[in-house]
This record gives sequence, C-alpha cells and structure tokens, in this order.
Amino acid sequence: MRCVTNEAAEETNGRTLPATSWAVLGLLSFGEELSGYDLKKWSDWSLRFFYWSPSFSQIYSELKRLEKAGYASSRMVAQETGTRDKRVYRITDEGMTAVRRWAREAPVDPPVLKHGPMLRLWLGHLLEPEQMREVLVQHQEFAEKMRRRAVADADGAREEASWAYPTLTLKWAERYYASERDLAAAMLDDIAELESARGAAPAAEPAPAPAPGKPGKRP
Amino acid sequence: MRCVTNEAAEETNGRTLPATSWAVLGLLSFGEELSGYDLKKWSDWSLRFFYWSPSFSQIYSELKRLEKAGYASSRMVAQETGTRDKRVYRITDEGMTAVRRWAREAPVDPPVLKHGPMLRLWLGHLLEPEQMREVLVQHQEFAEKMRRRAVADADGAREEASWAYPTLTLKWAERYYASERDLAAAMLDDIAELESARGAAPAAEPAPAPAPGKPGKRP
DNA sequence: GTGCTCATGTAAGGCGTTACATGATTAT
DNA sequence: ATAATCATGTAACGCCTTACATGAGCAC
Repeated sequence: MRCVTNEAAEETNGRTLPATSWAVLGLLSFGEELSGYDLKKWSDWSLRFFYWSPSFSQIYSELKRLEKAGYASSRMVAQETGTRDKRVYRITDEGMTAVRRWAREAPVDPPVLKHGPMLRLWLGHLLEPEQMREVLVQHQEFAEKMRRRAVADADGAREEASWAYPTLTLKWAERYYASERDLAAAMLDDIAELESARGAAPAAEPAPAPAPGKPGKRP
Repeated sequence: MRCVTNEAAEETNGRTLPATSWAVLGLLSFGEELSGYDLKKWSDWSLRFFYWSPSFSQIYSELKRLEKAGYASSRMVAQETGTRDKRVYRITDEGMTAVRRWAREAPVDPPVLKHGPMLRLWLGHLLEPEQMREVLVQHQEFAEKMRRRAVADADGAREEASWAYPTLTLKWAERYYASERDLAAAMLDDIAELESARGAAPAAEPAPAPAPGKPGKRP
C-alpha cells in the first residue's frame, strides 16, 4: 500500500500542473475576464492550429483546479440582457507569476504528434495504391483548409502589441500547413514513382508479403 | 443509472479498437512473431517519427486485448541461450483481415498535435525575446536531430518490397523535420524583425500588457 | 409550444502513464 | 558480489472524452 499522496506535489506546486492547465491559464493571461464557455470557444478558435483543444468539461474542471491553486478567481455576473447568470474567471497576480514562470523556465519538450494518416501509409503493404492516394488526398485537403483558415485569421488579427505573438504563431501555422500539404503531394509523387518502378504489373493484390526477416535492430 | 455496457461495442467489434491497438496490430502485420518487449523497442524505433509510442505496460495490455479479440495468438518460447522464457505474439488471419480493413476503410482523421513550444511562443507577451529564441533554438535542434535519424534509418533500410512503405514514411519524416527546423528558423527571423521594429527600446520588461479588448470573435 | 442556443456542470469510463514488484541472466 | 539489462507484468492514478442532466432565454 504505497499510495503516494500528492501533498508533496501540491507543496512544490507551480511546475506540476498538466500542460492543459497551463494552456487555460495562458488564455486567461491576456487579461480578460472569461467564462468557461468563452474559454472553450476561444481556445477552439485560437489554439487549434498547434494545440489540441480540450473539451468543455475539462475546461470547467481545469478552471476549478486553477481557482483552488489560487491562480484564478471567479465571480458570478448577472446578464443585462436577461440571459442566465454566468461565472467568469480572471487570472490572479500569483497566476500571472506562475504562468510567466512556466513559459520562461519549463523544459522545451518535443511536440506530441499522432499522425494517423502516416501510420496508415506506413502500413502500405495492406493497402492498394488507390487507397493510399485517397488517404493522402484527404489529408492534403485538410491541410490546405487549415492553411487558409490561418491566413484568414491573421488577416483579421488585432494590431495591439500584446497580440503580436499570437499573430506570429498564425504565420507559423500558415507555413506549417502549407508544408503538410506539400509533403502529402511529394509522397503522392513517391508512390507514383514506386508504382511505375514495379513495372506494368497492376498488382491488384500484391501477394502476401514474404515474411521479412527480423526488424533491422541497431543499437 | 444509465451504464452503457460495451457489449454492443464488442459485438460490432473491429472498427472500435483505439488507435494504439491498431498501431500494435499493424506492427504485427509484418508477419513476425514478437514479444511485448520487442514490440515496444521496435515501435520506439520505427513509429517515433510520426506516432507517439505507447509505454511498455500499455503494449502488454493491448496485446491481451488483441488476443481476446482473436486478432493475435501467443505462445511461450523457451530460450536456447538460457535467458528467461518469453511470450511471443503472432497475428491471426482475422487480425490480418481486421487491420487491413481498418487501414483501408477507416475515416481519415486529422493528426493530433500538441506543440508545446508553439504554445509558449503564442504566450510571447510573457517572455523576453531572449527566452523566445531559446525555446526556438532548442526546438530547432530537436527537429534537426530527428531529421538526421530519419536519414540514417532510411540508409539502413531493407530492400524487400514489403518494406518499401516504411521507407517511404522515413523519407516523409526527413522532410517533415527539415520543415519543422526551417519553420523555427523563419520564426526566429520574424521575432528579430519584430524586435527591430519595436525600435531602439530594449524593452527588458515591456510593461504589463494594456488589457486588450475582447478576443476578436467571428462566427 | 417546440426546438435551438447559451451555459454549467456531473458521471462513468476509456486511454495512457509512472512507479513498483519480481526474477532471471549477463557483465564487471 | 553487484550492477545492469532483459522480460513481464500489476497497481494506482491522472488525463480526457462522451454521454447525460438541467435550466434559462430566444426564434418560429
């Protein structure tokens, strides 16, 4: 029964929040008073290019966590126009200090990527050329759609100084998705080349792969 | 008490496995008989460029799941050279059918990206230029390291036909990480430009951001 | 009055990780 | 001897999602 209490973690605090918590606190660090609903919509809107957006329910629980940690405070506001009361959150000075510290001092971790389309192409021996092309074309369309959204968002971006960095990341996103699109195109070419190299044989069912040897391990 | 049993899910089977299960089954689809340990090492080695590699314990539990689903079978093998017995897994015909079907027919989902470095740069108003550069430089080094690994792996790749697609994804990875590296360099330039545009003011602490208005919502 | 969106949650559970336990073999 | 590596797990827990519950205004 070794049940590690997380009091130790709570004492050291700060550094130990999950990434998603920092993302939410980061959203609040622009200084506005926002509701969970607002936060979700804004994060869908602004982080989607480079950071998987958490669900509503997670946003709400992260906000509770942040409030308990003293990094945010909340109050109920009655709506002028009759609509129901809402709870809005504002970052505290401690929250500001903590998130600034995190952004400045946390180790630079590699991005987390789960590239489903690429996983399927890696399993190309299970597919026919036409199906590979289909996966790539759809991914290409997705990438181009994202790129265009990044461009559109950047066009409507604010001019204020504190919005310069979100704008910079939109520029990054535009290039990132352009690259993703071009990489798909390049792979389509590679596949075409591979197919033509295979000769005239249409290879509708290219015969069960002759069990390859051990995966080429290297130390 | 609405407790949805997952019998329904188990009946329809097939399509419903989590992505990580398909990844493990995909590793087995190359036809080799592999232990959990082998699988973990091989997945670290081969999928790392485009798909987050699961932990040992998850590999073991996925293998149990696959065996229960009838997609893999296992047996114990005694080692000639004295080392301890191990359990090795082999894909079944049903497993082969299922994974082929998944690879061919599953919807093409967008890749999942959690780009920590970009999240921090998005919060540029919390950082000083030097710290932004530091984050970008480290990310750039990571990307270049990955690119070189992809090149090295491709050089040592097998020639057999069924390995053509893994080799193709290595080529993709090489370009992907080259792009990631170049995107970081471009952003370093953008930041330098932004800084020089800010004028001679060193802006060591650029004054608390003058609360920007509401996040520019658009429908 | 019916159905939609706004708004805020709770409940249940799946996914996935870290830490730990264990024991055998191999290297020093 | 001892430390490291191989190998296979279990326990506990944290993250995160889906589905559900609820209720108030608003459009038709």
